[in-house]
Amino acid sequence: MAARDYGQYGGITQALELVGERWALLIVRDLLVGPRRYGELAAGLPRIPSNILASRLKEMQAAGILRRAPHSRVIVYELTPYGRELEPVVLALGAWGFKALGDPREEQIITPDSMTIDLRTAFRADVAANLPPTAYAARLGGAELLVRVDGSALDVARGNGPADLAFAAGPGIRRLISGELGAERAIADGVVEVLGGSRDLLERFASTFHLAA
Amino acid sequence: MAARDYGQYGGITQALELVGERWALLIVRDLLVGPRRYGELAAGLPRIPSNILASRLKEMQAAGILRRAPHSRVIVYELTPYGRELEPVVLALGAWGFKALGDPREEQIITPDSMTIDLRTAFRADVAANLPPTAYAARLGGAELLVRVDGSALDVARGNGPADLAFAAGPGIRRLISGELGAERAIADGVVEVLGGSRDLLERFASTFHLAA
DNA sequence: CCGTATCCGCTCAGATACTG
DNA sequence: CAGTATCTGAGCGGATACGG
Repeated sequence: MAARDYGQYGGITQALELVGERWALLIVRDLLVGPRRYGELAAGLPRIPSNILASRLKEMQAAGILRRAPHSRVIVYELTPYGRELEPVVLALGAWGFKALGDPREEQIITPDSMTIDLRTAFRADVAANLPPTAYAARLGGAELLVRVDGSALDVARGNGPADLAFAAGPGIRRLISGELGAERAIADGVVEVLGGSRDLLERFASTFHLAA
Repeated sequence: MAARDYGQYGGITQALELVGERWALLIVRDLLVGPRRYGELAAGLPRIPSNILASRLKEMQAAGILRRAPHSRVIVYELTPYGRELEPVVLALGAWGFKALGDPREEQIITPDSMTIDLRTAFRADVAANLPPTAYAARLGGAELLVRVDGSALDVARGNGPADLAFAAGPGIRRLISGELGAERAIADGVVEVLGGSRDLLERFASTFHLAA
């Protein structure tokens, strides 16, 4: 550790020594969505070697960022309060990275947890506050998400359920969120496919989730 | 690049592919303070190997985060507008890491640039807005900084100058900023040494720069 | 099956020396 | 001063194997 030390005393250096290693913040990202089992983490980080996942979990546990907790007969990993304080970091990073996103490369997948955090990143609480409660059932890449907006509160859950608008989209959803494409145009171009509910609500979705470049 | 790819499509993954490598965010941190020459960057990152510094600069230049710019006969590196948008990320990371700071290890140094960013992190614009303009000359570790607060604006410059309060402190300044130690107590314990001006102003400094655990 | 440990090959980081 | 070149070793990536 001393050999791989940044040799400086300061907030950012300290933070990077705790979560600056490869994969660490991605594990935190997924745990921000909720407690996860080892295998769930591995599934959400498809290219992570199992030994690295095991090491990171141990390191971050030792750093007080996460803990192992028994949850009805199985072990899950969950963030400690201090670990949860990384949320602003992860969201800021996501907002910044989102602007640099191009089209996905062939082998890049979309996981439910990463999409959930991206939606949280793009969520405009101030805009949503003035809108009626709305539920969206979104199929995005490989992820099925039930997105409920109620005032300035956002809840994203995996799976399906009753919704005011159901739609499916590929990674082109990015263009809707960035404002590059309007809702009408997104439907017309086939970027978004409305599966049920009132298609007008896609406009509302786009104004609720927005991250301009 | 494809082999070392995270294999996911999302904002955070993208961000980490651009600035997730070792040392990258520390370079950004220093450039957030101002344009810097190669040698200045190397001096502010004492343990960075020169080849790594050179690689990171090239990578981040290719990613549109920074650029080389001629500045009166010498080349400096400066952030692009997109690179400057990393400021919220760096500040959030600094705020989080600051809370985990313990006492410095023997070989950990304090650089002017890292201290400048840490002060920006701890700056309470809302508190400062209600205070009269104040200039502090602070000697912190190896860094001499002139800190000027005027309303909700903060300016930190290297070097010395006229100030309402001049003081010197070691890394124990952390205890003052975290509220672990009051201003009076910090002076009494020798954590802070007042070199000039009205010692009452240290109280004001502590309320202006505050990051609670 | 879930959670690890253990192999090996390889890339990248770390240290030092060197050049325009 | 501003990098480049080279070597070594640590950590990552990938596969496989092991224990509950």
